[in-house]
Amino acid sequence: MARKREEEIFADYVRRKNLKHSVQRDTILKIFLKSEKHLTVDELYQLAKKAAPGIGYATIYRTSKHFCASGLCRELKCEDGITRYEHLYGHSHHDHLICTKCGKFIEVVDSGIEKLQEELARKEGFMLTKHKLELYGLCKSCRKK
Amino acid sequence: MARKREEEIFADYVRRKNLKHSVQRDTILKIFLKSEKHLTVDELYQLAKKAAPGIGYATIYRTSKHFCASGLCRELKCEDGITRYEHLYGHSHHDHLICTKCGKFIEVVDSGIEKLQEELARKEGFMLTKHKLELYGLCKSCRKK
DNA sequence: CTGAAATTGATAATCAATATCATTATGTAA
DNA sequence: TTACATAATGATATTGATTATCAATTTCAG
Repeated sequence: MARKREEEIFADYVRRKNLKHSVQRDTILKIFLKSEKHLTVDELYQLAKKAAPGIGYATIYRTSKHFCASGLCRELKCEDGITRYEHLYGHSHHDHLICTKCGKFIEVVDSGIEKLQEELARKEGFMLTKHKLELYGLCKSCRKK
Repeated sequence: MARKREEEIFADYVRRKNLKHSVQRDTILKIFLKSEKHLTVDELYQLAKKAAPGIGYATIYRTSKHFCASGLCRELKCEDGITRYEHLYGHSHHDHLICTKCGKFIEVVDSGIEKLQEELARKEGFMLTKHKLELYGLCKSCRKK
């Protein structure tokens, strides 16, 4: 299954970089893989602390950076200024619908939008490397309340 | 001309909020209006210091907040984590093409993209309040170098 | 088993942004 | 014009997120 594959990706990265294996990293990786949410550093920390009480905040930061470097995840900096990590493996490019009330993230794709973006860039002579599209609003359940 | 209009908008705001007039604010406003760039707080500060040597960093922050509250400008939080302020008066909604090399900001609009965003949101039951689209890449002159 | 090197956790440092506070500037009412 | 209530300023402290430092611990190849 996918989780296995992701563990391999990270193991490869550790090997490639001549890093060493560690219990804490395993713990954090398991937690990260189990959650399909866009976790904040603090959420990761709170979860990790349950599994490994002595774990330090700095380890979460360091490990998240490694996850990103290995291609497993990506930092997401949103309007609220809080960094979140989102899964990359098995997730093709997508944008986000973000509920400003409950904080829910929905991943969306629209090939039409992608195409128009490319055109826009071409018109200005830009060579696009990446883009960021965030749609803020109220989600289905929050707008009813 | 437009600058005059913007000064009026801010004066109205000051009156409405029962604030007081101040020399420093005038200075910062003039600098902000003169520049069509997306200034960072630090850039604003450096420019203001030339015109009013004793000016404090905190005053720049406070004043920028007032500009935003008055509707003159808007905070822009980008990937690099640095906040920039952009003009709002006379600038209808737009997105940004951002050069990752020289830092240039180009304002763009595409009604097609806007429409597709609305559709996307509707499909998910979202009520959109705002969105953010940033296209990162190399601008025409930077890609030649 | 041993030692070189990576990892950890605690803590200090950094950086942007905000809050505090004594002093100064502003504007209105007398 | 003066007096006074209050807003604004500048210096500085504080916060909150993130990164750097460092001694102690863990990992792993030989």
